[in-house]
Amino acid sequence: MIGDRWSLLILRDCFLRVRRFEEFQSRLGVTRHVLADRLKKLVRFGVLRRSPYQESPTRYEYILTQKGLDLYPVVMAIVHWGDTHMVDERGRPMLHEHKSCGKVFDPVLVCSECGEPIVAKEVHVHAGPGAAEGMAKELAARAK
Amino acid sequence: MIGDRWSLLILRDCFLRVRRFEEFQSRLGVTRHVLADRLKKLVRFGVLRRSPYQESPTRYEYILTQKGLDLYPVVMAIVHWGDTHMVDERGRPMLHEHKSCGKVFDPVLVCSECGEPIVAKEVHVHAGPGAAEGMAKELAARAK
DNA sequence: TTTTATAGTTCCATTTTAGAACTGTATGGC
DNA sequence: GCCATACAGTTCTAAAATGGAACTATAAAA
Repeated sequence: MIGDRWSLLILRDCFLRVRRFEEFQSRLGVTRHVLADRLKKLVRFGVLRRSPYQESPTRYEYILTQKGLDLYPVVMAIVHWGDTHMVDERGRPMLHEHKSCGKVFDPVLVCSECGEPIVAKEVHVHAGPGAAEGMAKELAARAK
Repeated sequence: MIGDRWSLLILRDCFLRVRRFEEFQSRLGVTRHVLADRLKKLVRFGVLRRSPYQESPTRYEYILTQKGLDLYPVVMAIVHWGDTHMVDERGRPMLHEHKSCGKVFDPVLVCSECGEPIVAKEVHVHAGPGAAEGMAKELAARAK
């Protein structure tokens, strides 16, 4: 769903309160053709909804659904990784303020059970109830 | 860097301890051509390093660098979103156990300052020191 | 009457990806 | 010695996705 050049950038802009076709297009520089297609796809996946904001002519804007809002950790994790590893000497392009505590913050991924930050080496993966036998087979089936 | 169909899937497999060309290829079903290219790119970005594991013929495996390990929150956030919104009736394909506390957990994104879970509506964004004037301009410059 | 705003669609050239076969070094079986 | 297998790629062509630019449609404003 996000495996293409633009979907994640579109979603990032959604979280920055961008809602309209022209604004996505001019901010990102994506071609109109591809943008129209990606917005359609994101609506089809239930991540955005297309909502009319005026009549005659009816025009629509794109708004995150709850399913879309739940992608916030994904976008924030990418942004924070970029802030850590990809900024130039000028520093971060944006700062995030947590309204509820009033401070500029970094996002931290923690364990739901013990509250400690999660690092890859401290995690062990095992099969769950929906385990697939083989991933390649699975992907092939899904593509149909 | 991750704006294509395979990079994130390759990285997910890296976190599942996959290291070798053949194993990436057979697990993901990506074409060998594209896989070779993506691995090269990830090495160039400093996310993976190419490390010899035998002589004559010398063969290499791909291992996450620290910069790559730092992408764990990104991958985990996507996996967790999938677990929440995309699983079928069988349930989750995988469970994650936190070695340090011994429990099966979910990843939660919290505020570094107050420790509370972060939701999009509670975050206010403002310009940081490296703020760009216009995003489209910025992307165009970066592409050169 | 012409211009502007907005949200698209259409067309063609370029780039990327898929699919399959091929290359090169070495090991192990017979 | 000869053939099959393992591994990590490279090469080739066809199909699909993307880029770039122009065009459509509705209506308000100048």
